[in-house]
Amino acid sequence: MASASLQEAVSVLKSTNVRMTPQRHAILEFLHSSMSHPTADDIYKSLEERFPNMSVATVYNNLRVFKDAGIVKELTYGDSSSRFDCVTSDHYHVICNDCGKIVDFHYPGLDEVETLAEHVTGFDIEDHRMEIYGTCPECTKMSKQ
Amino acid sequence: MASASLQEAVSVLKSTNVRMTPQRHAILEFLHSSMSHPTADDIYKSLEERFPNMSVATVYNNLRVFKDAGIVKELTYGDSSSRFDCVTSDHYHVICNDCGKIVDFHYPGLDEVETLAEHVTGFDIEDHRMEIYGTCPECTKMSKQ
DNA sequence: TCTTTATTTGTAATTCTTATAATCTATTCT
DNA sequence: AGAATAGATTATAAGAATTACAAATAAAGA
Ligand SMILES: [Mn+2]
Ligand SMILES: [Mn+2]
Ligand SMILES: [Zn+2]
Ligand SMILES: [Zn+2]
Repeated sequence: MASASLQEAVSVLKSTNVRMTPQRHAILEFLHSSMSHPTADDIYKSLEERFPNMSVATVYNNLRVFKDAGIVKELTYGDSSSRFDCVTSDHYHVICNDCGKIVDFHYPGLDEVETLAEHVTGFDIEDHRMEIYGTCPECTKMSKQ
Repeated sequence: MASASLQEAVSVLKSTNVRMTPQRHAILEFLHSSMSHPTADDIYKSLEERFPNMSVATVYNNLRVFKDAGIVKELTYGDSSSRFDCVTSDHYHVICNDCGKIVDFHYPGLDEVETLAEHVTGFDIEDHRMEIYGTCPECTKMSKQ
């Protein structure tokens, strides 16, 4: 459940000297309740009713704190703003070219790719990233109408 | 050779109604002579002696023209500025976490990943991107000293 | 050469993100 | 509990990358 891993995230933070504030907890909560890999601005907007005075800097600050603590991953896609994922176990993402939707995709790691890259380039390979792009079922349905 | 594909690129542009200007040719030339996947600013700086009055907007404008014509690919890595690749045939990139160097890496397409993603998510998959990260031989040598 | 229209240039605007300093508050110490 | 400490929040300015815009320029064809 999301609430279980939220509790885990809170205790990870408490184990370092990170204080628990209402804003911080709300950001964590939103991340764990959302499956949509939100942007900093998504988070900011979703909390502006509960925290009318919250600064967008607070969102960014906390996302960095979470990243440093290893409880959140940042997904960077270049052209637009970063997205944040509270699922830190290894997985890939399938992204819709039309609406931008991001869906988790589990696949065994591409070890042989890393091994070959190491042999061919002489690099000491540490990891890789992969995203798969296409059109989601909803957008396909739309375009057929 | 680079000059052969440069000629190709020029004729692709001429086949649409894209005019050949000195600035445009110089940007193309630099892209084809460089193996380093330069940023817009790299290109701009490399040409400021030959074209002291060139605007950085011209570099961006032309990179977009090249992209639209299919003779240049944009590589987006999120945190920093885009890089541009005049090798448009399919290949992957190995990137050094220390110095940022980008090296081409040829590998057969990951068709089975795309197929599985299609089955699992219901997306109509079009393509994917992958980058492999590690430490380049030079940086490894440095750190051992 | 003349005309048309794409292109360049200089600058302002935009977007995303970070830096800064003052204020506030969670936690600790007495 | 009350005060001290140090971390957190806020508001705002600054930064970097990129794009928009309009005026000036120049490529290509007639
Ligand atoms: Mn995910
Ligand atoms: Mn390349
Ligand atoms: Zn979609
Ligand atoms: Zn390196």
